[in-house]
Amino acid sequence: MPGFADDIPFFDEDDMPPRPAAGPSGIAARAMAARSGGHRPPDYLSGLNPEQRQAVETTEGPVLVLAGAGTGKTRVLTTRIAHILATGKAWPSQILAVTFTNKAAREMKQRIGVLVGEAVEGMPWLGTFHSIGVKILRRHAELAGLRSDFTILDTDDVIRLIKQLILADGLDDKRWPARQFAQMIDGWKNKGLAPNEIPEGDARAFGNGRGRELYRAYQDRLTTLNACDFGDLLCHPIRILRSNPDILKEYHDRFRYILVDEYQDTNTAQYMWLRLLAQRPSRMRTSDTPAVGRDAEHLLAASEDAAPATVNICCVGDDDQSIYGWRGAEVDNILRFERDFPGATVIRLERNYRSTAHILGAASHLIAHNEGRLGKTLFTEKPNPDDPKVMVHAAWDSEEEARAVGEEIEALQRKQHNLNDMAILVRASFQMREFEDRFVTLGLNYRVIGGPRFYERQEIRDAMAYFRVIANPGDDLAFERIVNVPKRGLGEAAVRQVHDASRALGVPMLEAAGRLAESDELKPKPRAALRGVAANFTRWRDLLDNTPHTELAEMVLEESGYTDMWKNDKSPDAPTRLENLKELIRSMEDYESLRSFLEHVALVMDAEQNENLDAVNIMTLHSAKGLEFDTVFLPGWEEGLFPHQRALDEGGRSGLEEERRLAYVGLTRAKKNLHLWFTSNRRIHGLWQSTIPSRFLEELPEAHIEIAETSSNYGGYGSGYGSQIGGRNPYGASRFDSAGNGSFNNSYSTPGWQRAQQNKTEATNRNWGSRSGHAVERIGYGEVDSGYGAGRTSVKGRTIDGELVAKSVTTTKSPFKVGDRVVHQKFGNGNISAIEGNKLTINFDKAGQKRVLDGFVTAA
DNA sequence: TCCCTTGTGATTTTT
DNA sequence: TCACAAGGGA
Repeated sequence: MPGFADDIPFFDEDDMPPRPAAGPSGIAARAMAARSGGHRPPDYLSGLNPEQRQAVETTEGPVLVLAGAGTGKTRVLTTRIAHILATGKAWPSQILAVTFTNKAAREMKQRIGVLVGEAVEGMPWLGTFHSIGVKILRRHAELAGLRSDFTILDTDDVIRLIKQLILADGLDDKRWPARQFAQMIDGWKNKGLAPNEIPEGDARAFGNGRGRELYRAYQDRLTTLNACDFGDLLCHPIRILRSNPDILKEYHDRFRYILVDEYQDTNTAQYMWLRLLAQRPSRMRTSDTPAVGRDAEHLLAASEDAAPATVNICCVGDDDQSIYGWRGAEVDNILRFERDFPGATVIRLERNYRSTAHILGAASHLIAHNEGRLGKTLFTEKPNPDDPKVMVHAAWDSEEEARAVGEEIEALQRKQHNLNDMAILVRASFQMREFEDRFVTLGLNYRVIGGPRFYERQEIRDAMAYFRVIANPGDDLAFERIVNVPKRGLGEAAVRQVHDASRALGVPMLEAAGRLAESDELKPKPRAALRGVAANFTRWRDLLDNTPHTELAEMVLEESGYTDMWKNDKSPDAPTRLENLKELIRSMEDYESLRSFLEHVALVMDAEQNENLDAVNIMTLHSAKGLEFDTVFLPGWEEGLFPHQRALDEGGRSGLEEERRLAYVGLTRAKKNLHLWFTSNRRIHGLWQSTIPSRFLEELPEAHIEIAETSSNYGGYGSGYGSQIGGRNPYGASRFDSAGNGSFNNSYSTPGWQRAQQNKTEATNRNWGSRSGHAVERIGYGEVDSGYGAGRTSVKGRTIDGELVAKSVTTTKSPFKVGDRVVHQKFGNGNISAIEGNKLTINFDKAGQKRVLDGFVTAA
């Protein structure tokens, strides 16, 4: 089989002396000219502020760039790379640039491309930790007991595999859930721990003390399957580099410059990986470094007494934006950079180009409550006295919160603001629902970012499993997944027999299936089915090398009966699934072969997003990191939700600090307008609970915030908030309870409140039917769903003098009649119980009674 | 093999 | 409260 390793140029160009890598833009040439000829700095440096420029030009030695939110972090990274290339310090292939997400890698690549042109194509080592890990591992797979064509398992495969092991061990898989153990393994791998290195306590905590054995069995099984999980993509390379000094040296020679993005998010394994590559070999005692693991202290010890040679490593990050501690990130890595790399240059970027002075003031003041930070103060050079302050709003409950935010959004929309420039950032995804419901009612376009992703959908995984078996007949997990999908009458018993035969014969399940089908061990029916499956795969495999892979893929889905399965499926989402399968085939066109496509999917789980639609963005605070919006709404600032109770219970003080950093991330996403919300009541797990405002609200500086006049019918602050504060706030009195400073208590009579009431009435009148369709987009699903139901067109409301002209509500005759059975994409099937113009009241079988516009439903 | 009942647990999520 | 998974019964 043609190995992947062959595709990776490693010592390309090495015989030639480095020369400036000039792209078509000729930037390098101009840079050189500028250098020799005179005093003018090259173009790409102009427009950088002094600190940014220092970060770009300090190419030698270890550099830590502490880049606060909105200070031009990505710009520094990309310009730095352009600078290294333009000055001829290194070949594109000699720069290692790592990011966490594919999105970040893509963006970086694109922005470097703008600066240096095609030279960016020569940067094979620009990518995520995992994609670079794969690249290294494919080259040296045999040193990890794998072949270079190993498969990368996704979480789903891993859980199924672990479940088999747990059952094989005679354990109860309900008492010891596979999912939980998968997370434990992931945690250990994040720390770079092999089975023999995990703490005794951890080992005993699972499966009646069988944790270590199970972990070991899991690793053995992966080796047998010639497979890896995500953690292995880091751990195997670490082990290989550790135990093979000659290989490590190759990489040392290769990587002249190392750049790391979001350094505060690195976990221990990533840290070890970086340290290995960054440490020069001169005095590193590879031989007595222990096998991967225990913890990073071993590496530190090795490096501290060895006085590491100068390394051109540049880490960029912001300790205040470290929000992934719960999945293994170690803020400590960034906090101790100077200790790790003595003589490091530390550059602070504090000049913020994003937000107003009020927003920055609020964010800085909040984050200052954290201890153990490196300390940065963001500032802006252009404070504008007219900028609005950060608004703090109260609502009675989440429904009112959603309604009020919706009104604010519509008000902004009337002022010609784009929905794309607005975002609602929530702490937990259950909060999204209320907003979605409200926006569906309003007919307001929105998109949800995050959530289940395209490649994680059932139909996509099934299809991929077929492709995987074709590319790699030894992929038993994939084979098991689809052997009876669509249903072929191969039940549990038959699959077990195949499994046993596979073990007994020492061959993959597919081959075992083929042989079983020729024997008399099975009943005629399953035997015929198995024979069919085996014959199909043999045939498809023969076509692999001389059929275009998209054609083959289509053929496979047809001939296996998979597409028919969905065509015959009557559930409402079956058409979407077929659509997704088509999309899958389409996306395969961008790849050369089935194998390169599979590799891509294993590493890049997200799909491209569609930004053409003007829609409000809804996402979690976590997924908002790195983004910015003109207007940001932060709902749910209540104790227990934000900071989240579980973070407090499990993380104690550091948990609280991480929550505070999350709040800081949220605040600093806003460029111009920032609205914080809290409610007095919230339903949690179905129970109404009265809540108290988040302590974070009290940590905001008064100078930069304004308490919004309530627009509530229910008396938000007055009855709910104010009254609770008196006795029950365990965190001490809030400055919000005194009646003095912009208090909530007398806001009912203010002009603002009256105005708000006025607006509210207007808004309510306008809501129904102002737009006849609206679009909902789920990014990551790879699909754009314009409107629930029939109308695939989105009719925008027309605006005259800032007022939306409602499309007539009552004069439109609905095509439905009472009693009709209809389908709604979100709510499912239901019967119409009342019709008023084009508004339908429908009793949904599952979702209960809802009022929806007729455009959103189709006859069942 | 499918459908309905029952039980459980319910932050954040990339690769 | 609600969503999803798993087990039992037809």
